[in-house]
Amino acid sequence: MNRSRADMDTIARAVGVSKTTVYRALHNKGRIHPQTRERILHVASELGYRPNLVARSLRIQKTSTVGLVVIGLTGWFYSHILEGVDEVAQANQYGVLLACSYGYPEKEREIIQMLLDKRVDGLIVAPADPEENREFYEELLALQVPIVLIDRYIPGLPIDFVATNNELGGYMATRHLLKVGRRQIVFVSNGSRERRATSVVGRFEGYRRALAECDICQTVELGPGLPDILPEEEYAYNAVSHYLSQGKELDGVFAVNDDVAYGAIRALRDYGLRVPEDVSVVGFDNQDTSAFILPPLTTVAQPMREIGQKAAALLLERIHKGRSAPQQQVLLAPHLVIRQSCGARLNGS
Amino acid sequence: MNRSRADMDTIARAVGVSKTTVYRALHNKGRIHPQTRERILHVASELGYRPNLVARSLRIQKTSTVGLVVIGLTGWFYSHILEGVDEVAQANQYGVLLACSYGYPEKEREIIQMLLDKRVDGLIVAPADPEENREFYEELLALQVPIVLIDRYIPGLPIDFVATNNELGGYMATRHLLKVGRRQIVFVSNGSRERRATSVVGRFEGYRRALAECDICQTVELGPGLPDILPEEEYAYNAVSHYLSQGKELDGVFAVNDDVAYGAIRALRDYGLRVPEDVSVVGFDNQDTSAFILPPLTTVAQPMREIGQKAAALLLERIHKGRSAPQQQVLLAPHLVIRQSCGARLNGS
DNA sequence: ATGAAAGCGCTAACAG
DNA sequence: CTGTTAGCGCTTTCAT
Repeated sequence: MNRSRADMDTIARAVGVSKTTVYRALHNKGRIHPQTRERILHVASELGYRPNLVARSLRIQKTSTVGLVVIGLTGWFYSHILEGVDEVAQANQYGVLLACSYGYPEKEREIIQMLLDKRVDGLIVAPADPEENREFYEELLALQVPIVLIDRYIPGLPIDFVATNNELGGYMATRHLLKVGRRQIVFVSNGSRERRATSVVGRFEGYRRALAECDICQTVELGPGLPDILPEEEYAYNAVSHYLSQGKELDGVFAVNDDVAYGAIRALRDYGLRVPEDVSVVGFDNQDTSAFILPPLTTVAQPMREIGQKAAALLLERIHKGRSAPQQQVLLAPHLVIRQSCGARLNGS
Repeated sequence: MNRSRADMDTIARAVGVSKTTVYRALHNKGRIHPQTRERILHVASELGYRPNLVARSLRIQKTSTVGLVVIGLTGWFYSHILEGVDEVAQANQYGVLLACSYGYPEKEREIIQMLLDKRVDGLIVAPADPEENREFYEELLALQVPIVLIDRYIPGLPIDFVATNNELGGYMATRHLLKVGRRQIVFVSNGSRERRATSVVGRFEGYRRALAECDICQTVELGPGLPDILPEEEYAYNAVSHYLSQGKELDGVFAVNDDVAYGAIRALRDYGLRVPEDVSVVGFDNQDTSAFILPPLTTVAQPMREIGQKAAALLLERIHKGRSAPQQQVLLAPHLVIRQSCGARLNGS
C-alpha cells in the first residue's frame, strides 16, 4: 500500500504553502488565490498525487463503501442483483465490499461483523435464514446500522426490504397452469435450506392460494427431503423422477426457478411425458436461456437488476437521512412471460 | 459510521490503564499481567468493543482488502470466478471490493483508480481490452501495484495472470468435431468487443490449428459485424440464422460459450437442421444447464472457481512477498465433456 | 509489566 | 487569502 507517490504535506512543502492551502486548492473550497491554486494543482499532478481515502475515512467517519452479502453468486438471480447494486454504487462514488454467506447463518454473522469493523456505511444483505440470526439483526437495528434486506426478509423485524412480490408471482404462475386446464399441479422447490427463505415460502403461498380459489386444497411439494445437491437442475430431476417412479400423477409443474424447471422438464421427458402436451410447466426468473430451450419456457420474470438498484438507492437514502423515516418495504411486481411450455400458445416464442 | 460503541481509549479509561496496555491485552502481545488482561478483555466485551479497521489500516499502511474488477457478472463465468476469489479472501481475512467495467476500458481505469485511492492491497482484474489500457497498466506496474489478471491478459506485459488454456480448449473442441467427421466447421463468437479478448482469440486460434492439422485452411467466423446485442443466445441465433439464410453450409459449430451454443442450436433447428444428426455443436464453459437441455451439450469445461482461487492466492503471495519473483502465468487445463450434441455418443448423458 | 508520545494522511475549526 | 493546530483510532518505539 506504500506505493502512493506524495501526500498533501509533500505538495505543501514543494509549493511553499501550508497543508490547508493545498487542501483548499484540491477541493476548490474557501477563498484561495487562483495563482496559488494553479501552482498547487500543477505540482500535485506533477507528483502524481492521489488522495488517501482511508485517511479521509478515518477523519470524516465515513467510508463511502457499502457492504453486500449474498447467499452465493452462481445463480442468475444474485448476479443480476449485484450488477444493479454496482451500478448505483458507482454512480454515487461508493465502493462495494462483497462477500458470500453460502447459506450459512454463522458465516453471515462473521462477514457482517467484518464489514462493520471495516466501517462500511451501510449493508445490503440477503439473509440466509429467516430465523437463525434474528437476535443478531435486532442488535444491528439497535446500533442504528443502515441496512436493507433483499429477496428475503426477517419476519417481524422493521428492516427496509426490497424484493419481488413472490406471493403474486407464485399466484400468477399457478393461475396460468389452472387456466390451461391443469389440475394436478405440483410445486418443485430446491434444497431444504433454501426452502425456508421467505422468497420461496412466498411463491408457495401464491401457489396455494391459486389452487384454493379453484377448490383444490391439496398441495404437492417435491424437493424437500432429498439430499441437498447442487446443481439445481439435478436436484429437480431427481425429485420429479422419484415422484413419477412411485406411480404418482401430475399434469402441471410450478418450478421455483428456471433451472429447476429445466431439470423437471428433462425428468418428465425421460419418463415419457411430453411438455406441453401431457404436462405444463412454468418456471421463475426468466433467464435468457429460457427463451431458447425446447420448449421455450413460460416463466415468471422478476426485475432483478431493479431490485439491486432500488436496494442501493434506499440504502444511500438511509445513510444520508439517518435514523428518521419509517421502515420501507418495496415489493416489485413480477410478470408472466408466456412461451410454449404450458401449451397456451404453441406458436410464437 | 459513528455507531461503534467504544474505542481503546474508552476501555483504557474504564479499566484505569493506558491505551498501550489495552492494545497488548486485545492482541495478546508482549508481557502483560494475566489479571489486567482479563479485566481489559472483560470490559471490552462489556462495552461491545470492536476494532476500527480503518484506523488500523491508516496506521499500518495495509487494508487487508483486494480490488476485483470484472467485465460483468451476469454470465456463468465471472460468477464462478468471483466465488473462488471470495472463498480464499474470506479464508485469509481479506475483504473484496468489487466493481464491473461493463467492458469499457475508461470505466476500468476509473474503477482501478478509485480502488487504489481506497488503498486496496492488490488487484485482480479481467481487462476489458487487450490494448486500450496498455499504458495504464504499464504505470501500475511501475508503481509496483500487486496485480493479477484473470481470463484475459495484456500481450507483452509482465503481469501475473491466471486463466484456462483457451487455445487448448478451442483445439480440443475442434478436434472433437473433426473426429466425428465434420469438415465444415464454423466458429460462432459473441459481440465484437468481446471478440478482441485474448481468451476468445485463444479459442479461435485453437480452432484454426485443429483445422490446419487436417489441411483445412479456411476458417469461418460468425458473429462479428452484427450489432452487439445481449443476450448472447440471441446474438448467436441471429448470426447462425443469417449465415444459413444466405444458403451457406455447415456441419459443425464451435460456440465460444454455452449460451452461444444454445442460440446456435435453436437457429439450426428452426432452419430444419437436426442436432446432432445433421450438425454437431460444441460449446464452452459447461454450465450446469448444458447437461439438461436437448440434446445435452458437448462442451469444454474450464475450472472457473479454481481460476478465482488461484488468482486470489497468487495475489496474496505477491502482496506478502513483494516485488521479487518473476511473472507467473498460470494456465489451467480445460477438459472436454462429451454429451450428445456431436453425435459421438448418442446414449449416456 | 506498563506508560508516554509520536504519527499514519487527512479535515476542519479557529486565527490572523 | 493563508496558516496553526488539533484529532479521527490505532500501532509502535522508547522509557520506566
